[in-house]
Amino acid sequence: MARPEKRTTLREVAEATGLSTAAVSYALRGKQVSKETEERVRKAAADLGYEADPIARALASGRTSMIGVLAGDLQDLWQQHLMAAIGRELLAGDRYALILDAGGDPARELALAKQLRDQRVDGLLVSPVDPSAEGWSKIADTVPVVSIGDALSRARTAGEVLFDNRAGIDAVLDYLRGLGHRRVTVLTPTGPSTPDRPADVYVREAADRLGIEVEVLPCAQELGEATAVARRVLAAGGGGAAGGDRGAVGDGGLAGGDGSVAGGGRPNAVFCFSDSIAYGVYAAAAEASLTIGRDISVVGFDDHPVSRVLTPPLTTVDWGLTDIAKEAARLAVAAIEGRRVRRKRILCAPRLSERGSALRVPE
Amino acid sequence: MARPEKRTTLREVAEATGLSTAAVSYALRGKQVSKETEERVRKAAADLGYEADPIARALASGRTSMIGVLAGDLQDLWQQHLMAAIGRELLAGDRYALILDAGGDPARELALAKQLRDQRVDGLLVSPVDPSAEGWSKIADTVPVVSIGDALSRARTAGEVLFDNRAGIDAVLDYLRGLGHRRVTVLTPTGPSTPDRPADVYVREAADRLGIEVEVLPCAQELGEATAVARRVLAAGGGGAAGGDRGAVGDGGLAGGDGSVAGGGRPNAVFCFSDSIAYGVYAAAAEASLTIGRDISVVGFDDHPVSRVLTPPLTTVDWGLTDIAKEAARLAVAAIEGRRVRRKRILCAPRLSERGSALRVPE
DNA sequence: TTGAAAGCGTTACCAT
DNA sequence: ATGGTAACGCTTTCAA
Repeated sequence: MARPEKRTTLREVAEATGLSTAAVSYALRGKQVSKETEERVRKAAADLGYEADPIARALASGRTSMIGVLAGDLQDLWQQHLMAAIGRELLAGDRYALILDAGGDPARELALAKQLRDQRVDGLLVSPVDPSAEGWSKIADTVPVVSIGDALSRARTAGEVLFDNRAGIDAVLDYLRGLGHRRVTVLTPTGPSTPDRPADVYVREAADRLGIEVEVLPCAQELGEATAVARRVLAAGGGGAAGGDRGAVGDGGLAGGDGSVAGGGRPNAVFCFSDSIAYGVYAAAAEASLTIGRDISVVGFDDHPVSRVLTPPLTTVDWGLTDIAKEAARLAVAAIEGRRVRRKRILCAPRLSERGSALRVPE
Repeated sequence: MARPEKRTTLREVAEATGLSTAAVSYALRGKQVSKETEERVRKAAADLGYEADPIARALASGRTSMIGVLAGDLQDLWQQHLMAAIGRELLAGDRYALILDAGGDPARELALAKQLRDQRVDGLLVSPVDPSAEGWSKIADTVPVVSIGDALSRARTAGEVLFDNRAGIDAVLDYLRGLGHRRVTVLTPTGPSTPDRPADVYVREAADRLGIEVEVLPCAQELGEATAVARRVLAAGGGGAAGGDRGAVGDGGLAGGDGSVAGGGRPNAVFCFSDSIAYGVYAAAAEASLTIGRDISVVGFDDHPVSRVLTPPLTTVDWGLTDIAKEAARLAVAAIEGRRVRRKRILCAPRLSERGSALRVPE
């Protein structure tokens, strides 16, 4: 193993054909050479098994054919799915996705973005944890950036595939209100270091407007952690929610009732800002012998495929993942190639998939 | 945007310090320089905002600090999860994961592996679709390869994190047999181009030995497609399975009964070679109003986190994903750094997580 | 259309 | 310990 067996180089092809390296370089890229020599060169290259060295090419040209893809938090199953889709999309266009995970940490996110730029990625696709961070500006000035989800408010991006979070949140709160809910617990992936995510801010506004009382609690995406948070929320019972003091762990007790919410009051409604978090609620509910869609209402966000396999299927907000991946890739590639595009800002409309995890509050 | 604003180079730092580029290069890497100048250089570099250009470094040193990670099929949620975990693991060691998806196609898999090698990845982590392919040999001779899952039978790999599929399959078949099942439908992600995957071969052997009749059917990982296949399997009803003729689409009908298997005979048992596929069975069962764990038995493979959130939770085989990611990364890094390791072959033992999706056959 | 040569920014070898 | 200087393999002016 590890016998690097010298690759054939451009020079060797040049010698074999009696041309200069420049001519060969052009020929192989089909530029300013006669059809005739192009053929000849191509054949020689094939015979010698020549393939351009991407690194040398990158150093000389400044381009790598790699696109950095920075996920805010890959613990989120939906983001995993999105990254996979983006990777496929880019690969179809002969580009590589260099996928990195910020793990929900805004500082790390910016650091990784810089590292990607240093790796000379041709472009950067980012699903930001902290879209309003100052640092994006400098990065977006150095490399074409396409943001997915929220807009990078401080940066001049090359494109945006935005989710209409306001409309999505409105739709969900409206829906819950229509079912009779007046108190809703919101579980958001936002960490303590990023208190002002657009969705978090907006959900309070919307709730106020609709006369709904919300309690917004932070929650990790990873199933175990999400379950732990959900456990506390459910244990708090009734229409309210767990204490806002995130340090406190609650009493660890579960809702005592079997088939009815502890306290016997109005059913709890939990609005999760990602389906992954909602799965934690399903897990915690099962532990507490609460039936989702009867004893408690749950609504997700983003619509991961498995959400429809749960019992009951999870009511959630769908943005159309496939199109998102396609559009994001398209925008990035267009920017890289210096092409002008009609719309650099795509706004995805929410589709509320009503599936049975939320119940009507009995009179 | 795209004003590359010249990065500071090594030469500039050299000029600023009055040293040679060589000295600076060494100093920054803490090699053969006096503590004193190292300090001085570091300071100057910091002041100038110098950071080494990874591309230039790669060209000169032959190393990129990137590790190629080739997934057999990223439609599989478990593989998505694994790739995310590996990415985190590598990043923790200051290496990048260049994640690519073969989409279940063996030819594509080899092509991508070659491309990754050409990209000068320092090492290659692969979860192979076709572990017995000839092509691995040449690749493994050029770059350190660590395979995950099945061993690359024709290649000299730098390490292996293998799943004891035989033991896993034995465990499941034993278990199903203990529940009284004598006919089992096996859904495998294997495509027509890779007919002889180790697991597919072995499951027949094991079934013969145990006196179980198996029917092995190919099935895509993507939920929609998996559901379609499962639909046909369930429609076939009884203890048997869908016709072996993969071209035929069946009649598209669903099991007619409500709460009992069509034909009224012994419950069907479906053994899925990935949890993703099992989710398709859940979906199809719901459509047909069949209750999993009562009307039909389902067992998965690989244990994705959401499997325990389903109703009923999916009985499946766990290999310990976190450790797999850790070990694979460790082996790859060790090989790259030329370190010797005690065990280059890790064998993961299966743990059958019995969770209620399989039922005892009534007498 | 083709060739010569100057980079691209490091690393690593060989002197000193 | 430090400096000089070839590589590394390609792209890209600039001339011919």
